[in-house]
Amino acid sequence: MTARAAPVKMSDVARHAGVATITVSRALRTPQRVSPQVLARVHAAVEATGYVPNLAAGTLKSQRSRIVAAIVPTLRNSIFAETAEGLAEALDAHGYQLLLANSGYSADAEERILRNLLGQQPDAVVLTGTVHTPRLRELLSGRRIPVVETWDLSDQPIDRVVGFSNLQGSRQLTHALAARGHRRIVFVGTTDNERRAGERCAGYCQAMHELGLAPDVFEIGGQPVSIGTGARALAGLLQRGPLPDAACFLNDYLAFGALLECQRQGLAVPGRIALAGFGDFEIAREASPSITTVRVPGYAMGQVAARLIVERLAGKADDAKEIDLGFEVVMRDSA
Amino acid sequence: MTARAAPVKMSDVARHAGVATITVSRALRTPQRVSPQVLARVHAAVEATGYVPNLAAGTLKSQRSRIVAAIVPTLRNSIFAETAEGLAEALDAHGYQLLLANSGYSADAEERILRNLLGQQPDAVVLTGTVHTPRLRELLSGRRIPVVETWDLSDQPIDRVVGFSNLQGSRQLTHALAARGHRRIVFVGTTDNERRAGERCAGYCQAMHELGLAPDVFEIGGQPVSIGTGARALAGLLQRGPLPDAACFLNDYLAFGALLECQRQGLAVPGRIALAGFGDFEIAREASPSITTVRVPGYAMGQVAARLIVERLAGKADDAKEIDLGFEVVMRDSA
DNA sequence: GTGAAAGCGCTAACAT
DNA sequence: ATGTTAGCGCTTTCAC
Repeated sequence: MTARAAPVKMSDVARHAGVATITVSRALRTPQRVSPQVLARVHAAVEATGYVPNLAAGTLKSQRSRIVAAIVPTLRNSIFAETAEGLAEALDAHGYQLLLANSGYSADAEERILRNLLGQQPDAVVLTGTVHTPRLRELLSGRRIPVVETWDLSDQPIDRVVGFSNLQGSRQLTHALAARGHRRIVFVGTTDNERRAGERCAGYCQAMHELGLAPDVFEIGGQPVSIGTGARALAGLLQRGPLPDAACFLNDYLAFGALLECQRQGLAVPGRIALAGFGDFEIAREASPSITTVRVPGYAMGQVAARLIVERLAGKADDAKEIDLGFEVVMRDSA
Repeated sequence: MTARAAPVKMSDVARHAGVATITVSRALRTPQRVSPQVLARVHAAVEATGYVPNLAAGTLKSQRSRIVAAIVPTLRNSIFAETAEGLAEALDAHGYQLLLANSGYSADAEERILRNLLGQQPDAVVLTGTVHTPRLRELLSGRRIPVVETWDLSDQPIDRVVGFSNLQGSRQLTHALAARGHRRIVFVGTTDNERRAGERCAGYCQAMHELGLAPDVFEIGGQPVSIGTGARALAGLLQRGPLPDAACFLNDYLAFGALLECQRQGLAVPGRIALAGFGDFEIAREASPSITTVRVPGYAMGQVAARLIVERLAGKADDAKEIDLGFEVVMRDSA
C-alpha cells in the first residue's frame, strides 16, 4: 500500500507472495497459466508493495516493447491530433503505448526523430504522409516491424498505407464548384513545404484542365495555415484584381478567415464569391454561412492504423497493402 | 550504409571499428572522452552498420531513460497540444524524449495511465492540473523523480507547479466586465468533470459577490466544450428569459459559438449582450467582433516545465516550488 | 502449474 | 584514453 523509496522489483513481489520470480511474471502477463490461489497472492503482493514492472527489462529480454512510435507533423493542428487520439485509444485498448513525436513538417527532422524513436524498440511505426528520406526507408526496412503510413495513398508504400487521396478530394471539390456554375476558380494555398498541400493544389489544377479552365493559384508562401492568413489572403485577392467566382482554400481555417474578411468588406458569400475549404473542421460546420469542404477521416485513420498494427503483431494475416478510407465532398452554404 | 536484417548491436559496431564495446558507448554518450581518431572510426562504423542504440538496455543498466512522461486531458483541444509541443521541443533540444498520453479528463484514467508510463522508467513526469487520486501521489512520491504539475497553481504540489490561476483569471475578467457597466452577468460552462472549469466558475462567483451582484451560472452539462455547444447555450439563454447584459464562457470556443448565434438571431454584440471567453485562441482574435478573453500561457507552461526538469536532472538546485506564469485579461470588441 | 538458470544489450565501476 | 568485468530486472528455455 505504501510507496517505497527503493524501487520495488519483481523479486520483491515474489518473496512477498512466497513464489518464484517467474511466477509473478506469469501472473502478470499470462494469468491463465497460474492457479487462482497463486494469482490472488501475487495480486495482493503487487498491491502491498506498489510494484510497477520495469518495462525496459522486459523489452530487453523479450524483444517486444508494446510501444508503437508515431510521427505527426505537428500537434497544434487539431486534425493530426485526432489521428493521434484515434491511434492512442485503439492501441491503449490492446495494451500498447503510443510514443508520439512531431517533425515540424520536415522530412529531415522526421528521419532524425525516427532514429531516436527506434532506440525505444517500438513494435511498430506510424508515419504521416508518404514522402520520406531514402535513409528513413532503409532504417525501417532493416527492422521487419509493421509500418503504417497515413494521410495519403502511395504506389510504393514502405509497408502499409491507411489514407485517402488528397488529390482526388481537391479535384472533386473543384468539379463540384464548377457544377454550380463557377468558372473563375482560384486555389489559395502553398505548394512549398508540404506534400499534402501540393497534392491538393494538383487536384485542383487537374480539375481545371479537365474543365477547360485556366488554373489560378494564389500563394500564401510561408505564412501559417491559419484564420488570420486566410483573411489576409482574401484581402490580397481583392487587391490583385477582379475577384474570382470562387476560391478553394488549402484548409478550413484559411477558408473561414476569408469568410470573415468577406463579411468585414461587405462581400456576399456565396453571392459575390463562393468559398470552399478542406478538412471539415468544426468551424466549417458552424460558421454562418456554413463552409463547403472535404471531409477527411482523421480519427478513423488513427483507429484503422492501430487495428492493422495490433492484428499483425498478433500474427494475423493481412494482405491489403493500401486501405483507402476515402473522403466526402460536403456542399454547404458558402458555395 | 545498408540496413541489416539482424539487429546491429553495439558490439558489432565495436568489432567494425576495432575497439571495445565500451569505447563505442563512450563515443556516443561522451565523445569528449574519446580521441578524435577513434571517434571518427566509431562514427564511420555506426554509419556503415546502420546502428541504432537499444535504449532499453541502456535504461536498464544506467537507471536513466531520457524519457519524460506527460499526461494531458486530451490532444484534441489545441491548447493542451500547445503545452505538449512546448514540452516536446524544449525536451528534444536537451536529448529527452517526450512520452505523451491522454487521460480524457478522468483522474482514475490518469492514475492507470501513469502506472503504465512509469513502467518505461521516465526520468520525470509532467501532469495537467493539480487534482489527482491519492494513489497517484503515492506512486510518484516513491520514485524520487521530478514531477511538474501544470495549468493550475497549488498549495500542496506533489513536487513543482508551473501554471496560472484559473480562478483569478475569471475573477479579474468578471470585474473588467463590471467596470464596463455590465451588471447582470452570466457564467456559461460546467462545474462537472473538470477542475479548471470549476475554478473559473468559482472566480466568476467570487467576483460577483465582491461586486454585490447575484451569480448566475448556466450549465452546459456533459456537452463538449465546442463552438456548436456555445451556439446552443446562447439559444438556451434566450429561451430561459430576459437576456443578461454580459456572458462569460468557459472558453473561447463556447464564446465564439455564442457570437455566431447572436449574429444569426440579430442580437448586437456587445450592444445587446457582451460576450467573453477564456484562453485567447486564434478565433477570439480573428472573430468579428473580436472576443474579449483571458490569455493563458499554454506553450510557455510546456517550455518552463521542460526547463525545470532538464535543470533538475542536470543537478542544478532550484528552490521555487511554484512558478506562476500569470495570465492577461484581453479586452476586445465583444465586451 | 511451478521453478532454476541463463542472458537480452547496454553502461558503471574498476582496471590499465 | 581505452579495456575488462559484472550485472541492471526481467522473460525465455528447459526442467520437473
